[in-house]
Amino acid sequence: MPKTVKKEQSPDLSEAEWAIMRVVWEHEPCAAGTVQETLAGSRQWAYSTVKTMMDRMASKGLLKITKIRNLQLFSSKITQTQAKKGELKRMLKRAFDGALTPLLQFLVEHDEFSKEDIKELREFVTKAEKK
Amino acid sequence: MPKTVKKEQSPDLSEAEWAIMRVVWEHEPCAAGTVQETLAGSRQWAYSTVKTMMDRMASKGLLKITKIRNLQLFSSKITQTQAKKGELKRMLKRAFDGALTPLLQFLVEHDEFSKEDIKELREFVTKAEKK
DNA sequence: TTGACAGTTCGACACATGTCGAATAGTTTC
DNA sequence: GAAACTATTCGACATGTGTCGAACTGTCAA
Repeated sequence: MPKTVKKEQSPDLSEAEWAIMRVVWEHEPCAAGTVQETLAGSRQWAYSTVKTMMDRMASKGLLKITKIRNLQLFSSKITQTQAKKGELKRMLKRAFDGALTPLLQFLVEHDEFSKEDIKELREFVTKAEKK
Repeated sequence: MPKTVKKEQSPDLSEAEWAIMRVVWEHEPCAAGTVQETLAGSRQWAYSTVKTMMDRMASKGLLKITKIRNLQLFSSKITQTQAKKGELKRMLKRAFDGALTPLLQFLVEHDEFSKEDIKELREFVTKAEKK
């Protein structure tokens, strides 16, 4: 079986990969140096650290490289939505039986919603029930 | 600083650790052999694999060991609620700016709620607004 | 052409996690 | 007490991730 055919639908990003993806989504297409500089405030990563990770991410199919003369530009191969869904699913699977409902129960039970959340939810619920 | 004083409040469990914790929560106090047997259906783990992981989890403060004669019984040192909160927080931090609200927006926007979820939410919202 | 840079490559190390087998120690039973 | 069993210990290896530095390559200005 070809090993490239994987579940690109819900990839699992590590913490560092998330940090990089966030920058790429915002600046793509962009060079490794740009990412390194952008992150300089929050992470003390050497250029080669960032570059190595980005190369690995490219071979994993998270990023794609376009070469212009001798400059490499990276862009994302997965969307933010895909990544978010992946993260959500991973968590649901681990901690909530893989389903959204138990998470909601948990949130309700543990009083995690803010006033604004409740307001928003009411609007949503009202709208949703009209159909 | 004492190294035992850590954020025991929201620990980060790996996939395998979750699998083990689930069994422990259900059977505690229990021996490594019990865990291995219970998981035999889903994971082909040798006894020593399970034992090694559980020992490591004990030194990390996820489990605690009670020795009865030469038998070790493991029990949990963190609650399911703590673990779930940890998982939730980790995901929010990575993918939703650390806050619940963006997650809710995402869920609404991507139509992830089921009929039952909506019903339940309406009940909750109604109740919550009464105060 | 020769530095001075900017960018790339690649090998390396450390640590966490997943994975076990072999050696050891303790208990039970003849 | 010795054989048969169970459980424990411990060292080991593989893989993935985080982390670079050093060497190399190409570009551009004096």
